[in-house]
Amino acid sequence: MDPLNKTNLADTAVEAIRGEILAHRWAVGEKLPNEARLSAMLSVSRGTVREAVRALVSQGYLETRQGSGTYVVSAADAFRPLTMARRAGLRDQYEARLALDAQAARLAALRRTPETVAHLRALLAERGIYEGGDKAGFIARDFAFHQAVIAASQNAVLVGMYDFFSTLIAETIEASLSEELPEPDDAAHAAIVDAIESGDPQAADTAVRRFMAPVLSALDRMLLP
Amino acid sequence: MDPLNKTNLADTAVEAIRGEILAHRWAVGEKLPNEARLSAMLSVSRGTVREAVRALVSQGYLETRQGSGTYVVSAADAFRPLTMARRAGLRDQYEARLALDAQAARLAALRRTPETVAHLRALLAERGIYEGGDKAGFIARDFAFHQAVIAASQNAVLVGMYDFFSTLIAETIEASLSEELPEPDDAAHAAIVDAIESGDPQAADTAVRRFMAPVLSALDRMLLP
DNA sequence: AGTCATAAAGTCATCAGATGACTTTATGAC
DNA sequence: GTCATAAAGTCATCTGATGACTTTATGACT
Repeated sequence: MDPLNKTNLADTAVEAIRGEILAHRWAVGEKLPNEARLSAMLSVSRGTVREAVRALVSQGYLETRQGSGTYVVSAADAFRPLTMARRAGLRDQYEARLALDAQAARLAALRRTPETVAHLRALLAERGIYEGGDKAGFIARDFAFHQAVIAASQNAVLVGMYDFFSTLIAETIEASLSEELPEPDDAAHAAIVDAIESGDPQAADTAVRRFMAPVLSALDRMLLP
Repeated sequence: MDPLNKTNLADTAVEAIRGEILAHRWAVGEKLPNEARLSAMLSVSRGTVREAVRALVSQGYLETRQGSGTYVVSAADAFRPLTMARRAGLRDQYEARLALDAQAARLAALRRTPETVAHLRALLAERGIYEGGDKAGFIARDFAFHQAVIAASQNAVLVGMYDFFSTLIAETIEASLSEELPEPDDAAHAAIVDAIESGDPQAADTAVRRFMAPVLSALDRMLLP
């Protein structure tokens, strides 16, 4: 569980400044008070103000121009969805990834070529069946296959987001329930390729959902005791 | 266009540290060198190191524990999907949003309550039909409806990402073709609510895809001359 | 030997002051 | 009125110091 946020001054300052921006008391394009003034307003040192400003710059709210000042550039945080995703539960993360996965399979079916299908089959053969031994290697080969399915969608956004969620989910699993979610078998993998080859987006979507269903219900059982 | 990044030390430090993390030279869970050591390694002052660390904390890569040290909490690259999404074409953005939309509708159907359904119907009635006049207001009401559908999925990740893509798509449209994509009518909207109310995830998914299909094919016509 | 309170060391959090680099504005000569 | 130059304002960075918190080592006591 999340321990309550231990206040530290810089974060408090971040929240204070962000609040002003979101409340439109400092409008987009406007210049913030200078560091010394902010430091006085917030009753913290200049160094702390700089840390807070740096965080807000990295989140896309502010921009600093040396010699000129600090300006509001946006009232919408680009990182917010992804930070939310990080903090979210495993279940939510899986559901989001499933959305990307299913859509990618649909597009892959629509945009398939004999070459990509052959490539997928090759990767699947290479992946083989796990019989103990080099687990890391097997996971890597399995991941390569799934990545190839996403790549076959020819959609850059899906590719990028899928990578992000894959990493995130792997980390979450490692951190919490270190073990055993069901691993779909070879047939389930092959079904996806078959559906893509058939060119039927609905079938591809269904194959992916069937593929993931056991994992999701296993998650349900673990999360709802 | 983006002017090239003027180097400033703190950002350079951010990139250096982020690089180590993404290359897994500092693994997840591992402790970073202390501030003094990092400062020496990067040849910058401790204050600058702190600014860099603060930025990476706010991006979800690091976590600092007073008295203990600074730890890597995630190696998932949040930058890549964001920049890819920004640079991607409108078509890719729409496809990604559709994936989220359809999945959210599925979950909304599974997790519906009489209250949420009633709320959706109320929003839809409020939205009304556009007959000229207050366009901004109509768009806002339309957006509120779609957001409510996503919210009904009770999935924080989908909610966050949907917002992100909505904003992104709005910006892209504004920037490139400021012109007219078809706007689905009231019946198409109502079909989504009906499907959610029925509790059938497949039907909800289909309703959303039917809803978006005209937009996507219009895009196709615009993009493939 | 084992346990536990306490001291010591390590580390982040924050502050204060100072200098450099860059931008904006004011000045004044032409 | 224009334009080079000086002055003021502001962020960028460094240095050094103190406090707060965590982890580890110490040593007395049972």
